[in-house]
Amino acid sequence: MKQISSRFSVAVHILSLIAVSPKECTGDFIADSVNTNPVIIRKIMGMLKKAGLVEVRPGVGGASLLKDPDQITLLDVYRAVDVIEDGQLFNFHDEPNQDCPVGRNIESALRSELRDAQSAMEQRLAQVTLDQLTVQFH
Amino acid sequence: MKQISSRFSVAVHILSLIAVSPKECTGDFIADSVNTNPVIIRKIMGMLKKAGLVEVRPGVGGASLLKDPDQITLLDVYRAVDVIEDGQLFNFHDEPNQDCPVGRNIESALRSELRDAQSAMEQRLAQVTLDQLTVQFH
DNA sequence: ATTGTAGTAACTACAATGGTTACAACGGAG
DNA sequence: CTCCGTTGTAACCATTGTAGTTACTACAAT
Repeated sequence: MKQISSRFSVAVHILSLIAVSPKECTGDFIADSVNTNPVIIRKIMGMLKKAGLVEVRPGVGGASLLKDPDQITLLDVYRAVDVIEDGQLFNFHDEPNQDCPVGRNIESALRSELRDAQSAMEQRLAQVTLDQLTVQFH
Repeated sequence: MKQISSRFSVAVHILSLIAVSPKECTGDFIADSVNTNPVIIRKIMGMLKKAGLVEVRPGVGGASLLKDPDQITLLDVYRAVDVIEDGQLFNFHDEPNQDCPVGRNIESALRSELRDAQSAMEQRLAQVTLDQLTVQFH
């Protein structure tokens, strides 16, 4: 059983921290809150930066959001840390035997169902914004 | 990026084969259609057997379904090959810092959203039955 | 008894993950 | 201009899940 990488939950954690305490958000400060290594944070911050979600200040340190927290969805974060590429949540055994009626037809039939299932999950993520999470942090 | 194991798609392939050509379904025949090693098939068949989906005849060989194809959903198969355990599609970074307001609260807030997203995907799988797939195999 | 099959154990190769150390590049503050 | 804390990377490493393979035992019908 292999799960979706914790990069995703860490990325949400990072963005939440920046939203809540924008002043003190150096890599080390964030790493302390997430409870991991600062390099992990920097790598994920790099992905968030590349996705246009945050701005990082090299040298002096610190980061800020490039979008309002109510404009950042969990799906945006999920895509930013490319925990899953495009439509590929489900792995499919490759090259089933084309001489067999099942082998020949199962791929397209099953893939389309799996795509729909993945899409249902992602659309659920799209409905949650960062500020819907952060308002819960008292 | 790590995908859900192809055990799942192979399991669906196996069950489809049994539904379509129940006579000739030895491990080697199935392995040829799936295009993999017979041992892989036997392992997955063992999981399907344990889940009460199929019956396997040791010695003589062959297998048959224990439920009607319209009573077997993709979710049943997904659970049978325990590609994901219970509510754990998403991995969560463990032990965020409890001294930080974000670290203290993010886990429960985010986990509940992720559980809902996973559930949306699984409920989509529950809507597809084996015979809805096999009717597409001409 | 022979034969073909299922059931397993043990092993390999590979890839993704999470983490670590080390170091260069950067930008203010003194 | 120099120092210092920070960001940005590269290079590793250990662990884990996956997929496959070989080899062997157990089984059931002929």
